[in-house]
Amino acid sequence: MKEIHYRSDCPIGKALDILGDKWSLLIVRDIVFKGKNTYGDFLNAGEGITTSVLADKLALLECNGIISKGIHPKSKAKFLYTLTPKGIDLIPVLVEVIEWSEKHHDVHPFAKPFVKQLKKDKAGVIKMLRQSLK
Amino acid sequence: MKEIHYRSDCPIGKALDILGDKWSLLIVRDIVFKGKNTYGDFLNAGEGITTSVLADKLALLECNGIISKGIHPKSKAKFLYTLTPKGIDLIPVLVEVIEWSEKHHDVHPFAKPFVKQLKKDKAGVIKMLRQSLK
DNA sequence: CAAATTCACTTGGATTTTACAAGTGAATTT
DNA sequence: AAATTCACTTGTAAAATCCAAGTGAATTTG
Repeated sequence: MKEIHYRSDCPIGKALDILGDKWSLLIVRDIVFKGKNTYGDFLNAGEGITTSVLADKLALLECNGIISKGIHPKSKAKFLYTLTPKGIDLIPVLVEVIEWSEKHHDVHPFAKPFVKQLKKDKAGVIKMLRQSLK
Repeated sequence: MKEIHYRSDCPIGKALDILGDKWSLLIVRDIVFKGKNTYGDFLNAGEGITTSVLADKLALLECNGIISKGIHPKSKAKFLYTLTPKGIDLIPVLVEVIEWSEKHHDVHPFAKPFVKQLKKDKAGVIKMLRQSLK
């Protein structure tokens, strides 16, 4: 198991100790927004995470209580990665990141209607996303 | 100048291309919550960023339009780092990170009343923080 | 039902990022 | 005028990430 050494008591600092890298939040995104949940899913999710980094990040996310690794209903060769309640609670963070990024960068067109819906009913969107993970 | 190569059109991916590391958001936090705004301020902000990494991150944040480097009103030896509108717009992200982290970790006591206030009037808190940066 | 393929990883090594320690020159203070 | 502060730079060691190639168990294929 990996040891986690928190740099400080700061809530933002602790969050970054866990999630402060280029990949961890993308794995969470893949689960929330793309319905991915196996190793192979994440590996082929688009941005090209390498297999060694993926294995490392999955272990870290599990170790920090963001995801949990369970049996796959259809195959013994696979594992099913799902968000824990702590991981599900990251949805509002992701949502704010999306709003920020869409406002300040050129992003994929799919994001536009999503952001529009967010502006209309953010709480509703978050509730729906939560539901979709049950 | 540093080249930014975005991995994808994904808003979350683009945000992580800029902010996906252990330090960048802490610098933003120092400006928003601790009123820091010089190189020396950031260097002694508590978590112990090294001087080479700090120089690198400041350049990157400036290059990505999050902060701007201006003259210091009291000394020619110093520079004043302030948030751009794009950087100020990160406040809601920081706020969600704080709420998440406070819920799921042991954090510094100062965070508790802040989170309480957030639950009561999040929009008001964000507006106040924005004001404080004018 | 044996062989090929899929699947979730590991392993080894190159490259990039971060950490640590010491310097540098301009501006300020003593 | 000398010492100190300030915002960095430079050099190197350690760590994280990238890249390519395996490995063994589970599944699919012929």
